[in-house]
Amino acid sequence: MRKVATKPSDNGQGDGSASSTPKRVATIKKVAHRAGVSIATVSRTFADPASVSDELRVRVHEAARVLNYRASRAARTLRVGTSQTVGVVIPDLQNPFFTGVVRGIDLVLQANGYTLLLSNSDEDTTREHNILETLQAEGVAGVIFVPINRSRGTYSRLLAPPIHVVAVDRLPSDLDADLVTVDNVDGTRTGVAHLAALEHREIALLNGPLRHSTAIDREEGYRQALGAAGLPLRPELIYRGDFRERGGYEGMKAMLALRHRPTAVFVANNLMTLGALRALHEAAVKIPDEMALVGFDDMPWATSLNPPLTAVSQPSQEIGAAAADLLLDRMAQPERAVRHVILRTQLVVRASCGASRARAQAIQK
Amino acid sequence: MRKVATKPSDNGQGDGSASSTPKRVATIKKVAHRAGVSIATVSRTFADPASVSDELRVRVHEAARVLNYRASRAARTLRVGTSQTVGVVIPDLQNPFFTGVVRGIDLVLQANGYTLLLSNSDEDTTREHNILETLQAEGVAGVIFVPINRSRGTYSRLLAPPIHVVAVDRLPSDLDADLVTVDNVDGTRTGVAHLAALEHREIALLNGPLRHSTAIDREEGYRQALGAAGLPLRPELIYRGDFRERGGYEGMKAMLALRHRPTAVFVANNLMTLGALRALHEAAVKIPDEMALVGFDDMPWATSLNPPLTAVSQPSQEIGAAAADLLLDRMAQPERAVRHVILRTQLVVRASCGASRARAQAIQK
DNA sequence: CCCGCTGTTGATATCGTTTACAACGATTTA
DNA sequence: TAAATCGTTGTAAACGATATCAACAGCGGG
Repeated sequence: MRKVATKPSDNGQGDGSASSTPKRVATIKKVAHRAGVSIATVSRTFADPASVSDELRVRVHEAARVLNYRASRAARTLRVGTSQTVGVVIPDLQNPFFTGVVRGIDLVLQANGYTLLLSNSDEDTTREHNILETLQAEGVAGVIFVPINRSRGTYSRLLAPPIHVVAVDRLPSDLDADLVTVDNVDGTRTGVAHLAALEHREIALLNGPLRHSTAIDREEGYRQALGAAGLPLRPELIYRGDFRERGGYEGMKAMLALRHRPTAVFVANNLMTLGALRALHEAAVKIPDEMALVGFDDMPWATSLNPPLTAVSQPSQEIGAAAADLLLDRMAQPERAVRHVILRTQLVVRASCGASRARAQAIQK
Repeated sequence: MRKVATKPSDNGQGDGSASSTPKRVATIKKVAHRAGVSIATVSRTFADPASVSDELRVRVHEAARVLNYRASRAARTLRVGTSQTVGVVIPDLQNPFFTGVVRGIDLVLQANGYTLLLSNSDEDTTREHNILETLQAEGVAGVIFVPINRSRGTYSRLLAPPIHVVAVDRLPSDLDADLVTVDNVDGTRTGVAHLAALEHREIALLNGPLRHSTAIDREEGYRQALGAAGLPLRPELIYRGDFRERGGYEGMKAMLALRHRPTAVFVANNLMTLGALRALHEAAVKIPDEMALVGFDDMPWATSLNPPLTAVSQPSQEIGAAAADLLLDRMAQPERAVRHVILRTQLVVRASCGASRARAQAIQK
């Protein structure tokens, strides 16, 4: 199963003493000594360059360069009490939506000199709890997280000041924190309305568990769209599974097993869409002719599908960037009122909804 | 901590200003005071419980519990010189292969009490350089990274002792470090041989840039498979783009534009496969009848494609786990010889290669 | 009675920074 | 001319943990 190749230890590179030398990292004291100044001057050279004379500044820079000096973050953190790191906790590292969010966070925070401490809670309450404890011990300046919302009371205890918090995607159950979401009601309404406009009268919803605010909102959007189109709400057309691939697969199978099959399905999440597609292919159901499909979340692979997927696109990267901005704001002004940023979704029409087919028919008439 | 806007020197006496809430994080000193012992005893209680008497141990634990005490990682790091964090650098946070690797790393390292500092180098040399500098300053115990291999000399300077290093997926250009890869030659050879066995005589390769060792190895595997099947190597059937979606799209378009089109294509990377698929759908080319397809990297969406994708699967999570194991080993035994762990790939046959069609024909005969 | 153990505890130096404060010469102000 | 200001520098005290060392009691053996 696993091949292990052991290369002969080739110490030939360079002098043998190089490897045995305990080569300690350069400290501020060594730089000060080499530049012939006090350590305070070295510190000031980097923290407030204007306050030190030109001559000493160049001497310090030169010494720092030669010694390959980097200030110890640990010492700085200990001294000033707050570190330059931000904890990020997402429930699924493999979900492109969340990684898109992380990317947006990373871009903004890295530009502001912060380092990311990323963790994967895996939708597991215990893991989430442990992670938040670790982040607290690590002395992070702030936390951006997608809450799981299962156990009450932990958020308010672990995410207390001086740690600043921003929630993403879901409303945290226990905490009055800044929040970035997308308008889930509107996004779903638009997607379902699109299907209704294409003459579908039996539109199903494959949804996630209602413990997530996103699931609640998306179901609300579904209801509103149905109502606006004058369509009846058939309870058997609503499926609630988990937000994973399996949920979509099971849900679609349930719909296909119905005596009175829907002609269109709205899937409330990207992983579920994958499962729904698999179920459709297994049953050899033609998309969109026998079943039209619209999914929540646009993904890199959406255009490579056959047919390409019509999707309600969430700007994941911008969501992350907004969350990071919110956090930076709050760290600058801790007393500021709590804010909720709600970004808009966008319906990206491709082929899986049958829009092109419908248009073709309309032209024929 | 006086992180609040009280700028005037409040000299940190602590309990002096009784007005506001006790939002200070509990320190070892407070625990010691509350338990009526010295700070040394508190430290020992957690570091070496056996060395402290039963009575004091319970007193300390009780005090720690009440005060919600968590030892400051920064202080510990400063004192002992090495932190409990490991830096992880990957070139693309949105690529499921790399996130799978991270997941494997996370599982192992978190179980061993380490925290992950994850960064995204974005295949950008400058970013990679900055990230490694940050990790150095952060005092990480080790680094697990996917090297970009562009600028010479930075790895050996930034990843010097006492930082331990493990490379993943690609051979670092400048550094003699532990490494975990997959057998890329063998994986590609198997995939291409599969196509050859299905009677394809014109098999193209959509590859990445040869600066990556993975691209070199995969091209070698392609050559070997062709040679073993007695097929000529037509240079125009080898395309070398980037390892991204665009590369696959351009490459497939180039193949489709050929006067003498190949009947099968091996795509050397998951993102490129996405692009190749998009090109095929746009040109309305039937898979596998007009073009058979096998891709490197199996992905969550592979089974949801139409037709499902035949792929050479890399055990991404195990790769990450192996890398983490290697790092833990090395931190325990720094003088150990450098090791390369090479994991096996697995060919997952689905429909895009035309295997089922070929089998059906064979039965007809 | 002294010596050397063992088991438990406290006092304290230390890690590398930041920062309040003092020191100092040079200049400006009263 | 004395005093106040300014710009620049050094001194030293934190920050919170760990680890070394000494102190001390209790105890058995010589």
